[in-house]
Amino acid sequence: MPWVKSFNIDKTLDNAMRMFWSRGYEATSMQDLVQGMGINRGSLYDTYGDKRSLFIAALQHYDKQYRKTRLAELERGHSPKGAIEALFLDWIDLVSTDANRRGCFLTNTALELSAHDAEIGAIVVTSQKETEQFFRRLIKRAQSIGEIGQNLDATDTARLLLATLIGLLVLARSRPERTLLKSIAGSAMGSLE
Amino acid sequence: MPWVKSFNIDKTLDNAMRMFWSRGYEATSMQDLVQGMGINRGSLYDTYGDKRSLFIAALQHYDKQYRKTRLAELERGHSPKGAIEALFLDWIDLVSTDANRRGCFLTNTALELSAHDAEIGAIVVTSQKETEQFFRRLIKRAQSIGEIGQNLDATDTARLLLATLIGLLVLARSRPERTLLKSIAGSAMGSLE
DNA sequence: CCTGGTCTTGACCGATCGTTCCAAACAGTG
DNA sequence: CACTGTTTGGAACGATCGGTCAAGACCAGG
Repeated sequence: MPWVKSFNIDKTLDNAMRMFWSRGYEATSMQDLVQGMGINRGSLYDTYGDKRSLFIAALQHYDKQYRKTRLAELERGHSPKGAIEALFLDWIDLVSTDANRRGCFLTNTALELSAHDAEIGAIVVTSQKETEQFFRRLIKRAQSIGEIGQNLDATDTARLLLATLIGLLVLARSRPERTLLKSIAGSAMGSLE
Repeated sequence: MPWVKSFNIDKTLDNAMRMFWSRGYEATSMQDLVQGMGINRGSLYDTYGDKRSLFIAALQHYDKQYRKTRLAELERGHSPKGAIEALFLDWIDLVSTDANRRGCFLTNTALELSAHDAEIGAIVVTSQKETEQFFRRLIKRAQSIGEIGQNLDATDTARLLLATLIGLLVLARSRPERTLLKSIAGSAMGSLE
């Protein structure tokens, strides 16, 4: 092997992820990607295959790097109820300061593609179910140590939190005002009492 | 005027709305629209202008026909708390039986376009604010007749309901399972106690 | 310094995009 | 039966789409 790839695969994939995240699948052209990723057309197709394959790789990169890693950190570094609150506040910090209002890549994809593309839909559904289980696990743990009341149903409440979080992320794309988002997060936390 | 339009403007606009609703802006081509609306290219451009203008007309048609009309009916025909619950249940009925998983046209548009198109964004934001006010008005009315407790903050709770409804509509596109959606609506109503 | 093979560059492919335009078909008025 | 003005169907526009490919630039081992 007389030569190795001269560009960083993870870095270019990260660039692709940011573009798909910001504009979605259809509105991002291969020409945009070639320029934005900083590599040439040939290398792009050689390394990642066609556009849809690249999108799936970018989505999985996001899922692993942003969602899974973030949830694990929160679960490790906070009390159960504190982790839930920190998740909402972290998201609010991100979306209210993001100039291009990207929101959440997985949520954006849930609306744009998951209804008409089974493989992509499966990735989205899995991430949603895992997040739901994250909430459920923390709610049960919080109940067991008395952080929140025993009377709440963990499954129902986890689903309520999931829907509320997703709604917050959608609203952030059209109304990224801190007061609105804080208000939602605050009353969501209030429903845990 | 020797001749009048031979096609029904409202009917064809309704067809266009259904296509944009189901597939979004970018993924719906003018060729699709020509076929789906049942008129020819020339008439389409003469009557509605370019693609973006047609989309805006379709979106406003939806906003008036589906959202405003529906909210007004609910407010008229139910008790305050009953109207909120009926709104959730009506949506669940619609999305869980819709074979093409269209969700809500305004919510879909909020994610696809509102962050990058100011005019369309304004339509979406207005509809969201009006829906928020719908919730707020009904919460206050419910409190005044004792249907729900006085301790809830009407503004915060209205925003929570808005976010939860939007989250439900997003989830419906990837997981249109009745039990999941009912669970969310149930715990959302539970947070009003 | 030569050679083998990978990476880069940019031209190029057919298809489809949104949009324009025109001639033929047509219904009403004089 | 012309005449008027709209609708219709389809051809055609330049631009861009996703995707391919060949020629040159380049670094390794011999």
